[in-house]
Amino acid sequence: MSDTSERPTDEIRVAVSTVIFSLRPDPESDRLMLPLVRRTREPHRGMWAIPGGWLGAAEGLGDAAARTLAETTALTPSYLEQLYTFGDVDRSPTRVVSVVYWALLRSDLVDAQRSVAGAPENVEWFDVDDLPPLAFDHNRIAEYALWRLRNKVGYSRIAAGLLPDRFTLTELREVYESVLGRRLDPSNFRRLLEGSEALVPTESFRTGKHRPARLFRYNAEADAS
Amino acid sequence: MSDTSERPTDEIRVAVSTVIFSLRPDPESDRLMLPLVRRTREPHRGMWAIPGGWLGAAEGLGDAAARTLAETTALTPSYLEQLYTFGDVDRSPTRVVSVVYWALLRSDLVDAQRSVAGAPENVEWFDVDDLPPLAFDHNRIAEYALWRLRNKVGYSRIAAGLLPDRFTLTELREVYESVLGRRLDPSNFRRLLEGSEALVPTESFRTGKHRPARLFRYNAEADAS
DNA sequence: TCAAAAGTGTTGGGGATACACCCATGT
DNA sequence: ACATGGGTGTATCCCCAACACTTTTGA
Repeated sequence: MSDTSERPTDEIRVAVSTVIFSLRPDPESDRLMLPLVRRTREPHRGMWAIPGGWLGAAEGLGDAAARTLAETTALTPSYLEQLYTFGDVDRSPTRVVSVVYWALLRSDLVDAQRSVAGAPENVEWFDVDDLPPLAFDHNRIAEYALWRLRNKVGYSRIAAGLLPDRFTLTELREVYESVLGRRLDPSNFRRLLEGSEALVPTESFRTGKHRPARLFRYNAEADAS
Repeated sequence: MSDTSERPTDEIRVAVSTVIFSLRPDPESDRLMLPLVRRTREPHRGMWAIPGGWLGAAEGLGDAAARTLAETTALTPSYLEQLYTFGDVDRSPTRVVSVVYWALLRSDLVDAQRSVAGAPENVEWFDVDDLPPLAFDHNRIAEYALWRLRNKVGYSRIAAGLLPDRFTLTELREVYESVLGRRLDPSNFRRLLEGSEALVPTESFRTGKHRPARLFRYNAEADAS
């Protein structure tokens, strides 16, 4: 009976938050990280929290997610998907229903953005496996988002959303290894992804210390998850 | 920054709806059906809609879903899970964010409830493959719920939630066939489910026209989906 | 004894893993 | 030439679909 005005719900406010994943360089292999914002108000002032904001009256849910993402990182995501809606009565002092999205950012864009020094204050990147205590129920939310990412990486090809436009199979494999936290066989990995429609070979090669490696593009169209 | 009072969202209301599935008897095989309610107010007065209502200020999301389910069917579900949150700006004349759940009902309880004549007015069951035009974006929602059910039935054992407490493997297989819309091999089906922890054999047998069939119970604990 | 459903056994194909091996390049 | 990562070939295992077959009951 939605939209029948019997019991309005003025006391309930709707927030949209986004768990943003990206790969950040590391001496060893790249690490999967996410940006958090430090709260400047009560409740939980001073604690780290997942970026988010109030849903605008004339704004779609996905739009709101993209907006908070842009406010946090000044970037647009290569992947954005609704995660879950959290609405426990006691998850905040006042009643807040949080529609949570999760997103992937291309690592090259993040690096570029950081070096331009346009990075907003109060934003810091954390290793997903080493998060501080977060405000509200945000630890639980982050865990769930991570679980979903790892899950989805298993059966779809979205991990390419963490890489630049063109990449070698080894680079992509290392992304999978970072996300999944385990080693993958290079030859089997190759066959798996060459078979899938989601990857398009280009005529370019990455030249390095050794035999040049073919570059691939990600074909979002064919990725029917 | 949830819960920071900068831009309140009083114009936005939160509704909770539930797509309820159950098997209903049919001359041929049982059919997968869902209950709809006829709207008694504008907008879309007179059209069929997915059962739902406003989120109460002191009520969790899942609680609200169970409540609207009970108001519609006077029953408690054997399975209840959040589906998705719909919040397009134009999905309703006023701004409504709908948190949608989906549920399974044991067919025997539905039958019992119906015959007690406690069935609410304005509620009618429809075949999932033959739904009328629904209010708002509810056709889209119902389709998505059906897709999710069919998907989930493929890799988990929840379909048992549509059956009474004890059932034969053939009965369970027929549920899968109704939901998936295709025939399954009896012997392979048996092996598959006997192997899974989710099914517990009992010492009872269903006696009928032919060789008695062992009854099984569903073990929700072991169903780690 | 026959029909029909319950239940068991056997086989073969496809995908995933493990791993041996060749190829191309910079030094 | 050789070290190193790029890339190919192949054997094996396991899951699952297909289907032949046996068992148990009611009529």
